[in-house]
Formats: sequence, C-alpha cells, structure tokens
Amino acid sequence: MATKPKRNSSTSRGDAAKRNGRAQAAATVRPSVANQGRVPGHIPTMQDIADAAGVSQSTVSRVLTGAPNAIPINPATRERILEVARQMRYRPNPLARGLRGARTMLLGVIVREITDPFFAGAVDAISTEANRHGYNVVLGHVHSRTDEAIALRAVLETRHCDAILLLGDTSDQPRLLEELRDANFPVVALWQGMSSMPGISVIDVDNRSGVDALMDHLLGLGHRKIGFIGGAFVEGRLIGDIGERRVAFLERASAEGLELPEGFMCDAPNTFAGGSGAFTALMALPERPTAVIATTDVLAIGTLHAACHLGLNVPSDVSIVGFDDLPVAQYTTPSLTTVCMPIAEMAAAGVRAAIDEDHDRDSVTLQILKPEIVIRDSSGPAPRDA
Amino acid sequence: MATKPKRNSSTSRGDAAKRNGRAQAAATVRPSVANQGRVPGHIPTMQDIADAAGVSQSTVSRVLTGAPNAIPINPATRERILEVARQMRYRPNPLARGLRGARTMLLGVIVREITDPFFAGAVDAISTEANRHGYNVVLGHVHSRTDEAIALRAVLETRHCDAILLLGDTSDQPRLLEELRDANFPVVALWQGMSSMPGISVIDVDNRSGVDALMDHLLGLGHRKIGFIGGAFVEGRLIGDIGERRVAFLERASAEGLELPEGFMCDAPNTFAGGSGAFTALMALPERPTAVIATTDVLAIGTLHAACHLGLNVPSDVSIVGFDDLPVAQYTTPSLTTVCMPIAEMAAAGVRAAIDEDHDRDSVTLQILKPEIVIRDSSGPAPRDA
DNA sequence: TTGTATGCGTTATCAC
DNA sequence: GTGATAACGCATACAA
Repeated sequence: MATKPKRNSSTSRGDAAKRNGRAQAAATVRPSVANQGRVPGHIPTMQDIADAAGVSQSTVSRVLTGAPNAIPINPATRERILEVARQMRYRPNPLARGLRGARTMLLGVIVREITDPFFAGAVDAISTEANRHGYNVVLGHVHSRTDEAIALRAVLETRHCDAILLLGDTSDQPRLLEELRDANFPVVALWQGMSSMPGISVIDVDNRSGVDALMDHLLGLGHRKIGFIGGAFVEGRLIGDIGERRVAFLERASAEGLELPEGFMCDAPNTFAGGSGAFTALMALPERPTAVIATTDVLAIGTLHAACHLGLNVPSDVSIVGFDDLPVAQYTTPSLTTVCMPIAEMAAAGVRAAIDEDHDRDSVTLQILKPEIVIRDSSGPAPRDA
Repeated sequence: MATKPKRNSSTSRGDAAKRNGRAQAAATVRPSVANQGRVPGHIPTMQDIADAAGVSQSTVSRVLTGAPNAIPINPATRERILEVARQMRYRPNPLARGLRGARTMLLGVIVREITDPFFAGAVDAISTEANRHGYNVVLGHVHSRTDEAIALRAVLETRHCDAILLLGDTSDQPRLLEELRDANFPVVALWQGMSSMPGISVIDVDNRSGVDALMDHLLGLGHRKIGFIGGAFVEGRLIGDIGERRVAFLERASAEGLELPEGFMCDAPNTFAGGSGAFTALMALPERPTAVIATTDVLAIGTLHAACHLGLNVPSDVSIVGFDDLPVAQYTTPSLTTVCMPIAEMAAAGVRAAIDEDHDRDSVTLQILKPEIVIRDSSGPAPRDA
C-alpha cells in the first residue's frame, strides 16, 4: 500500500466530507483543528478523531474501546482523545465493529404475531432485559400463514445478530429451524412448547402445572363438566404451549374421572373471534359444560364476549378461565381468572442464555419456570341445577 | 498490496475455516473444489464462491448483487456462480454490505410502549410493509419514563439503519429529536401529534376529524353532557395525538355551546387502570355526564370495566366511546364504538417515506390520513331523565 | 466479459 | 506508549 498518502488533518476531513456528505454545500467551511472539525451531516470516524487529536487511529481505538488494563496509554493522550471524541460526538460504527468479528450487540427476536398481546408483552420484557445488558433487539417478523421463505429470509438476513430468540412455536417452519440449528450463534426458544430441538436452548413455562392449578380451582368449586378451548391444529398437530396445555388437561380430566362428552374439546384459532366461536359451539351442545378453560386469555376474552351475547352470566351460569394473565385480563367484564406467566423471569433467562459468553453448542440450557394462578371474578361455584 | 498472496481455492477455504470456525475438529476434511466445499459451521463468503467457481470475487459480486443490466456477464459464468452459491447456501453479509456504504435494509422503529396494543399493531403493520420492500425492522425500545440516555443510545447505536421511524409522541425527548434531526438518513414520525419537527417527515391521522365524527354521533343521540378522558400531562403539556384530540373536543364542545362543568375534562395515564380511575372520578361528580369520550381504546376499556363495577349499564346509563379501534374493541362487553385508524395506510406511507430513494432533507413529507368512526354497542341514546 | 485494486470503520497483531 | 498494517465481506472504478 505504498501509494496511500499519509493523511493529515485537513485532507482527511476533506475526504470524509466528500465521502459522506450528500448535497454538501460547495463552499463548506473547513474548520480548523482547534475547532474540533465537526462537519454537520458527517459522522466522525476514529480516523477523524485521530487527525484532530494528532494521534494514530489505532491509539484512538485503544482508548475508545475502553480496554483500560490491556494496554497502557499515556493519561494525557487518553484524556485528549476522549475530549475530542466527545466534542465531535463520536459514535462507534456497529457495522464495522461487527464486521471485524466483534459482537454487534444486537439480539434477533423472531415472533409469529406481535399483535398477540402476550407476545407483545414478551417482546417488551426481552427488549427491556436486553437493554440492561447493552443489547438492542431486531424484530424478525414471521406471519403465521406466510410463506416460509419470508421467515427464512428474515432470519438469515439477521445473521448480524449475536443471537436469536424464538418466541412461540415455530415447529411448523422446519427449514427455519434447520438453518438455525447449524448457525454459529446461540439460539434460544421461548414458549416453544413440546417440540424440542437439538442445539437450541429452551426456556418454557410449566404448562402442566398451570393447567393443574386451574383444574384444582375449578374442581374445588364443584365443576365436573369442563369444556376446553384449545388452539387450532396446524397441519394435523397442535402446536406449542397450547398443545401441552391440551394434553395436560386431558390427562388430568381422565385422572379425575371427568366425563368429556363429544364436543367438549374445542379447537379454535388463537384470536378473539376464535374464542367467541368456540364458546358458542360449546353452548350449543346438548349437554353444556359449567366451566370452560380457554388456553389463552385472548381466547378467553372472545369467550366472555360470546357468553354475554348469549345472555349468559359469568360466572353464575358458566365459569371461564384463561391462561397468560395479559394486562387486560384484570379489566375484562368480569375480570378473568387466569394463569400468570413469569414473563420477566423467562425474558431474563432467555437473554442470559442468548448472550452467554462462552456459547457451546453442546451446553444448551433447558429451563422450565412455574406459573401461578390468579383468581378473579370469571370463575365461581358450579350452578346447582346443572 | 504487493504482499498479499493470490488466493487459490484450497488456501482460501483453509483460511476461512480457521477464521470462522470455533472448536473446529482438527482433522477437518478439506473437500475438493468439485465438492462445493461446504464446511459446516462456516458461513461462505463471496471469495469462497469465487474459489469454488473459479472466478474472481468481484465477478461473484456482480452476479449476486443482481444488477443484471448494469454489466453484462457471460450467461454460462452467471449460471455457474449462481449454482455454486445456491449449493453453498451463500447469504450476503449485511454488515459488510452496510459498511461498504450500501443500504442495510434495516428500518429502525422507535416505540415508546410496545405493550400498548395500538403500537403493537402499528409495529406489526410497519414490519409487514417493510418486509414487502425487503426491509427488516430493528426495534428501538424507549420506555416512557426511563432516562433519556437510554433512548439516545438505542437510536445512535442504531445508526446502521437506513431510516428511523418514530412511533407516537417523542417530544419529551428533545435531545433524541435533536440528534435525529441532523442525522443523515430519513426520519419519519408516525402518530406524533402536534409537535412538528423540521427535517422530519410526519404522517399522522386527522384527529380532529375523528373527534368530530364521535361528537356528531353522540350529539345525534341526544347527548349534551359529555365527559372527556384524555391522556396525562407530561411535564405540563399534553402530548401527541391525545393532545390534539383534547383540543379538538374542547373547540367542538364550545362551538356546540356544550356546558363543561368542573371535572368533565379528566386526565389519566394511557392505561386500563387510568381509564378506570378517571371514569370513577367522573361518576362521582355532582352532575354526571351521559356520555364519555375516552381518547384511546385502552382508556375506554378501563372505563367500561369501571362502569360495570359501579353497576352502570352501558349504553343505557352512560355511553362510552373510544379511539383507535383495537382488535379487542369488537370483543369488549359491550363492544366499543370507536374511531378506526388507517394503520395499514399509515404504515405504508411511513415505510415509503423512510425508504424513499432520493431522500432530501428539504423535501420532508406531511401526510394526514382520515380515520373512520365505527359504531358498536357502547353508545346509545341519552337517558331521558338525565 | 472478467480481473485487480481499493476503501468502508473497526479491532488486533505486530513492530518500534 | 504509540504507530503501521492486516484482516473482516462486499461493491465498484479502473484495467485488461
């Protein structure tokens, strides 16, 4: 690189302005070095700092990287560089950092439906937790029903993340998971339900424990006819946590010797409308349940709405319970008995697993956290005459 | 660069494996060129493709960049390269792309509260729209009450975005806006309310029109005593769209000659609890309003809950209307009369403005879209005896 | 039509 | 203590 001219302060800033500036005024004033040379619209680089401070770029890097003990720097030089950097409002370029092999301080979060209030809350918690560790969050959006290719692209293009967090069940996107599995960064699955994957850390809630708590509660209130509104089958399989909850319910019901007449197990897409429709179907049965477990609060809210439309009083005619404890669950009419997710804890665990320094493909974690039942007004004693 | 050795296929892949692999098995098989040399755990670069295809890296770049008309490429060569790239599962490195000066295909979205269902929907819409244009979304999370520094960092570290979208009012973060203003990428503000900023494109909804529609509706039902639940004052000022709605209400009320007894204008934080509390206060007034406008559906939901608790029937005792038309608004008890936001249109406009090719600081856009009232069950005729 | 060389802003490894 | 200098993966002006 013999031809590369040694940069002095004025040429370097000139260069920089030319590179960076668009539609820069031709008569740009070239400030003196003492002026700290802040050209508006130009993002200063380490080289700019170096020029202004009269040192080499690598020295600037050493100071700004903040490895204080690694290599000794003349305190005077350090101070000068820091001062100049501050005045020029220097910000490190994360791209260059990442390209060089360092971390990007970005966490990729793949979520199916950000409009699902539960996942919105989860993203919030993860984002907060990530920020606490100095990370930002890249949202990889994956619509349930869109072509898998989109999901793939979202992930692969997100390769510049230090880690990827999967929210909810993604087992219906096998190619995505496959690509992810032999990625060379940590992959953490949260609320992913039953389908475990090799090479992927899993953090989930103990769905069985949640369902059991709900069942204890309802059984204690005298209910023996309990309907269940689960998630929809996707390609013949129930997915994610919802599937787990369904299995847990079936097993518990059978253990208790509960009758489950035809139609008591109701499938519905995880939407308000889904819950509403399923409940209506449930109430059209010859033998009506006295209590209904909705696998998510979203379904439960739809259920409450349908009950109101049918002129049924909750909980005196029928008890309705949900799962998730969304913020709104406290403000439905009536307020919802549900299962509170340890969202913050799970987010914390997820972020921790994601940014784990010495990531080892063989040491993936598996953490199952316990949820807790929250009893409100939508559940009550089983009606006598039922 | 006389010392740089010309890379041949085998050395280059050897290098790459060493750089990239962690804990790579020492006895790594070095596959022949014909084998397409896919080393597991190694992300192939253009150089790898080039080596495998027997061409130079720049040729690979030209083919893969997909500028078909710019520079003619031998169809045979092109095919070969594409084939090799496919086999090696090549993915462009967005960091390198971005560093090189090209676009990162990343859109930064700064949102105050992702848990606010309205903004969750907005993020969803923006993300969807962004995907349609080949962009991904980086979520810059800004908690309302957190230190401004966090917001700043989130943004500045997000400098590797091609553009930034601001969701909701951010005028209480002046330093953030200032930094953003002389950024050299497009900044678009959505639902930012009254406070306009130079150099920032603004896309908002016509709040006045929405409030007027609500007022027309309520006045048509015979209501003359209308209460208003607005957002909270932040540092002495009402913020964002909520502020605009409040002003619009006041002006319309005065134009109609409506009385506004003390306490009819109610401030509350934009939460379920806020709406609930405000409504309770409203109903404790010596003279009760017969209808209440909540500035957001979130507030309205809290309001409905409070009404139920007070034993009031909606809408026969009191009408309640909201603003936003959240998905859940259809499933409240009773379902909510509200104003439907043109979220998809606004997201589309926002993304368009953000990725506008020839971005010019002087040509910022200002678009105001019209909302539409949705009449449901929470509003009815004013009670006779009121 | 293809190859060479260079730069983007960092970090890290050498020398001095 | 500090300064050259080589990557990192890609795009592109310039040569050939």
